[in-house]
Amino acid sequence: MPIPRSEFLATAQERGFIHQCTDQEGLDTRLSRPPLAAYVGYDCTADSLHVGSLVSIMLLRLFQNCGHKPIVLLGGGTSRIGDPSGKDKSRRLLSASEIARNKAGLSRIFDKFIAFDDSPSGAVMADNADWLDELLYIPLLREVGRHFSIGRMLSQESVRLRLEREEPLTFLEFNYMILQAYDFRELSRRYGCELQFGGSDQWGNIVAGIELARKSGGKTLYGLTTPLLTTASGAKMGKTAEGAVWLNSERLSPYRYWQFWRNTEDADVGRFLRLFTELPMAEILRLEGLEGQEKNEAKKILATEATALCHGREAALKAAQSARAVFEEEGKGDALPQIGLARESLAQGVAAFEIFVRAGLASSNAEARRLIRGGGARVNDRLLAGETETLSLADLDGEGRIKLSAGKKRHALVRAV
RNA sequence: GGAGGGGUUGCCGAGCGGUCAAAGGCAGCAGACUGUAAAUCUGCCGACGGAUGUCUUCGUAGGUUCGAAUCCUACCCCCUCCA
Repeated sequence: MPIPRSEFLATAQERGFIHQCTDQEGLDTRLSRPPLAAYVGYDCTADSLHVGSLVSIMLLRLFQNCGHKPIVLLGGGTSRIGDPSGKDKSRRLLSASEIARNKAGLSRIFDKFIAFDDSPSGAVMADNADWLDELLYIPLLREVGRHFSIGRMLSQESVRLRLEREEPLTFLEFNYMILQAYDFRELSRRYGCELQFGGSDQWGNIVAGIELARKSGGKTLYGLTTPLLTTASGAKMGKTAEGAVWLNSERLSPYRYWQFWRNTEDADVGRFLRLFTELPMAEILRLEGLEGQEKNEAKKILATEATALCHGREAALKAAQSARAVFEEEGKGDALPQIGLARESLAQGVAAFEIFVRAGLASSNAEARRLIRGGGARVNDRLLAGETETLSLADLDGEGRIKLSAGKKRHALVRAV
């Protein structure tokens, strides 16, 4: 692939954002006349996003930095259906109030990554409920349905896989593609949007939109997909012991977010630096060239840079500092997750496993006890001998804290209150 | 509407009257080795304040049995074919 002339495509390509593009030449040419508007659609199925969505968010950010206009489309309408892509099972339908709450949560996250304002490249947030909710069936069939071939839709990977696995696929979900295509065309009409980004699993849906626009008005739209994020060892990215890697601090503290990136596999460091930081390429090349133990330096930089984008530089540095205290100095970083425990109950003695549960290091007493039995639980860096041990005031350090550790990586502080 | 197949612990998937909290795999957690990496090996992997104990779980509700995930009945849901 030749090096694109436009800053956006050249950078996107260099940094590994591009998986497929419907017409890279044409898009490249179009990009030389900024601003262009591009959108990414997000489901409203939760009140936060996790790192799986981060690739597309970073791509929107890059797009804006190159002088173009990002559009964030919240699927207030389509969230009530559920995209069959990549799922074996139907998703449950969400109520209107759930969707409204989720939308509010999501917009707080986007605020951190892209600028919403009135400038030519200012980002816009749209909700497809604004047009999908009022669609009428018969007019839709006549005007849009005629452009869709069933054979074509059936051969769509997302649909085909579901059918091959003999999993249910309702007509409701089958229509997702049509609505996403409709969204693209509608955004092109309302905002002059000419480009859609999405994960590689969105390719079919994106192409459907491009074709709909062409068939129903001759407009030329473009699509660009990003690679699906997996770790080098093939696992889906974005899981930790505590669950998904969320982007909002209420669900996942900056410290844990930092830790997530710090634990990147060696083989992923370069790729992640490109995608999730804005370090210059020269610096990235230097960092990914580090060998063996030195790679840890690169991971720390990755963690701090990625955390700074999501939670601010200050929080990132604090997380880095805490990590240093905990892992390199056997200390007790302030950014560790903390819980309070009443002094009186501690005076009477509290079962260690119970405290591990309260600190979020185990999800049930039984799990905590297994952890202790298996020799993975520490209190103030001292291995717990038996699962029946209790903790008391004597375990508090000079500052009234107890450090709990589950394994070598997960730590928490208990504070007597 | 008819005929057949199926719904099992996070997922996949065995079990088909007791020995079943339920094989195996994946995921996850911990230990060893390391570099807070990967790979590998080992252990754990429903819940319960300590347990040759109790409780909850095999689509839902009943029933038969000393005893059911396993048998019967009804219902719900899914798949395939026919109409």
